Amino acid sequence: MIPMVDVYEKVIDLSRRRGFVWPSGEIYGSVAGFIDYGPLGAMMKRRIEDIWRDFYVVREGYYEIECPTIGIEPIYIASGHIKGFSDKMFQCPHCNEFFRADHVAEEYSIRNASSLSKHGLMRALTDQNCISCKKPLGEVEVFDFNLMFNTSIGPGGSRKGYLRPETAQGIFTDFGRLLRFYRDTLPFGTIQIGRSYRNEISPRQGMIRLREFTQAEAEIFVHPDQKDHPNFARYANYEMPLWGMDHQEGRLDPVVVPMSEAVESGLVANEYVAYYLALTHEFMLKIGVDKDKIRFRQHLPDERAHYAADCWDAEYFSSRFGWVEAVGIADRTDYDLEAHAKVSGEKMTVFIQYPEPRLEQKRTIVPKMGLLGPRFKTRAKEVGEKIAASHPRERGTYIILDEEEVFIERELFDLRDEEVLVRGEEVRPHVIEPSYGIDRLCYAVLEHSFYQDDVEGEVRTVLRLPPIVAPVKVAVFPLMTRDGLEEIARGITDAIKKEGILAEYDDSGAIGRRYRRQDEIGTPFAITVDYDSKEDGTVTLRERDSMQQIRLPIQDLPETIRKLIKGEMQFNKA
RNA sequence: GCAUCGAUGGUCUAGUGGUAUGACUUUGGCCUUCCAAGCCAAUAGCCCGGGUUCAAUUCCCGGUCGAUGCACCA
Repeated sequence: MIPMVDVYEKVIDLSRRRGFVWPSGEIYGSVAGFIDYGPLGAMMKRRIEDIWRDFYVVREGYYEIECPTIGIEPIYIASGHIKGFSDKMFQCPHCNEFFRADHVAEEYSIRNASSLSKHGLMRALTDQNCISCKKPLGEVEVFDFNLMFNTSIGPGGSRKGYLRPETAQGIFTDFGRLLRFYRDTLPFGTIQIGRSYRNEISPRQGMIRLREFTQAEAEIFVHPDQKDHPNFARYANYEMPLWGMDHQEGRLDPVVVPMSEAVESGLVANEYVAYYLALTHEFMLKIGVDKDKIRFRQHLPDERAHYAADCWDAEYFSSRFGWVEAVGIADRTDYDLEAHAKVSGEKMTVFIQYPEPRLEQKRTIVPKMGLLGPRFKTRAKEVGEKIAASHPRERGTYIILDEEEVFIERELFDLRDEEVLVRGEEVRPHVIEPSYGIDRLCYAVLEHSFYQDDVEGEVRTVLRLPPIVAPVKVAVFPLMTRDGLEEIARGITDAIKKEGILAEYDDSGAIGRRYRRQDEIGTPFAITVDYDSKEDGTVTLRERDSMQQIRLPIQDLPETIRKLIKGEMQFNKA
């Protein structure tokens, strides 16, 4: 093994050279935060997404939907992105530097700076000096900088639109239709893979922080009182490193415990969260993230959203960036559905039938509008509604009118007590949300598969991609470009392609060079046609990682390679 | 966004006020019976804009991108 100076540099260099990833729009000078996936990168990303679909759509049964990347304003008012996703900023008139207004105000010990209005912050800053150039600020303009890209819809531009900052909102706004699709039962889940956009102030970590990125999100709607996953047994004994908040605060290492124990001890809030933690771990291993460089870190109370019952990040270790968050798994409770219910006026609930209808006492308050009208005039309707929602006592009830408590005599309303048969209740589901940053995972896979071996004094660069992730599955070489070896090799290439497996024919340069070329792009297998092939119809099959070769008949190739890629067969047993 | 440093073929690099060195890669040819061999040839470059100058890849200013620190973000 050759010591790695800076793996990041080498991985990025290889990515550019061999067509995995490069900066977007280079001929006009690139802008930070945007990348292009080249021919091999796009294919590798697609494979990773397909494996993800295998886990969530095929195995879990959560169907995929596709929503627009542009959303209208009310969506993001409800989601909180209009408010919570923006920072109040200002620019120093002298040094032109931008600052967060509330942070600077805090520097000057102004209380509650983060809750001050734009105007309030402006006034607070007027008498202060710039924290950078030290000159007096004067009346600076405090403006909102929102991390969402905005646009306008239609020729008049009358409707404001935003590029979505996450794919999740599309699933939430479709809740009603999805619920009917799943025939009004809980639990159900829906997934979406797509682009999201955040106008980061200064993205500077290559593929790690992008302004346009691909998310794969699942929104799983569960009954608030039933957070036991029906298939939890699958992962009950699954073990992986969990770094709970107590351990983080006590500066202790992550613990490795079975998921069942993690739930029982309260480390993980419930089976649903635990299930997707384990599933995520399994998924990350499958796509080629290094097992020894994964941990699951629980959000500390101050970084966790106030509504979240529990939240964990799957992190991987990068030699360049340290621990990188790649997946977030949260129990978001009913926060999102409730928020959309409030703004949209839709119910966003599920009617859950009781096993047996229940006979319940029900008290209805009926205001006597005939008496309220003359007394309260135009306010009568409002008063009536408030009476109906109040809690009457024996002599009457109290309501709040114009911030004053008003007593309403018993004569002004009727009470009807009746027995009703209640067949069920409206329940607002809780949402379990695993959210994957596909680009960050792509980088993890590239960095963790990157190896430089020493082969007889020469450096051999090899991407040890799992065969299912590798863009090209098999390379076919004629040993010599003569005596009909090419024809045999081309025939083999075609036969393998017919199986739907991507094979690449290459007869350029010395055989060793061709092996190296394929090693560098992670092609797991290589077939070489030599002179014996002409005699007995066999070829050599070489495995990328071990560089071992075996001989086998040409007609067995497509089937053997298919099994090797799927992991149904080990190379040394082929 | 600010400060410091940097940017030369696909990659790594030499060098310069008068259009650029070498290596690797790639392509074609020769040679070659399994891990970047050899020979011949070809392709290909001074980040962008402005200024100074007869002339700018070189000097100056601004920008973009990258690295580092701050800020921001997770």
